Amino acid sequence: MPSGSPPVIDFNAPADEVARHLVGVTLLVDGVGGRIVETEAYDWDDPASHSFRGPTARNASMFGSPGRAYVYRSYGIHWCLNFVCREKGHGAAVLIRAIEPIMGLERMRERRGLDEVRLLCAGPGRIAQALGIDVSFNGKSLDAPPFLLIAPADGEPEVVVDAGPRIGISKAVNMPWRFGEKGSRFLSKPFRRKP
DNA sequence: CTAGTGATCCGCT
DNA sequence: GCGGATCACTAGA
Repeated sequence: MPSGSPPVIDFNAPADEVARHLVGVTLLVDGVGGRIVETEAYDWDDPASHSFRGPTARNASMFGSPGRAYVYRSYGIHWCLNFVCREKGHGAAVLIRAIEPIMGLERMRERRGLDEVRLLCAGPGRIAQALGIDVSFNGKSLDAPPFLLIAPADGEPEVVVDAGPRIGISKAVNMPWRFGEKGSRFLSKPFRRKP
């Protein structure tokens, strides 16, 4: 292996591939966070993606370099964190939907005003609140502080990933671009049994 | 467990 | 004006 640590994940890949590989990766923001257990892919030719109709002021970072954050306001109330992927010009990203809280539990509890660990990061808006994410993080590189991504440790059992339809959208509702760790109790919503 | 509802802002048509 | 990549809460099965 060359000097330095290998990249945790290659963001220069199709969004659904990145989304699948992110499950099991640890995300920390200023040392607070845990294992990503649920993601959704929004690809460049995807009618449900914010990037579908081309670049605008809001989605500009989706058209920037891969490996950066795209943060947007949802329903006028919440912030949602995405990881930009693929090459410039296309506009694709992965929405981080749920995290298994591991580091900085007390900090997350304070921010969320809630004790129950299961609900600290079970949903994109909840994650942003628990990790202190807001629009000022938009466009920041995921390779540098305050962000830290950590690949699953060698020898750790491989994560079994479920896939299913995405949540809360009205276009391309049947595309199975939601991914999650099978059986995790920290998901924003369970995956249905047998299709 | 699922289903329904109001809150609350801003980007886009 | 409209309608969200949501959440907290309530009611009911």
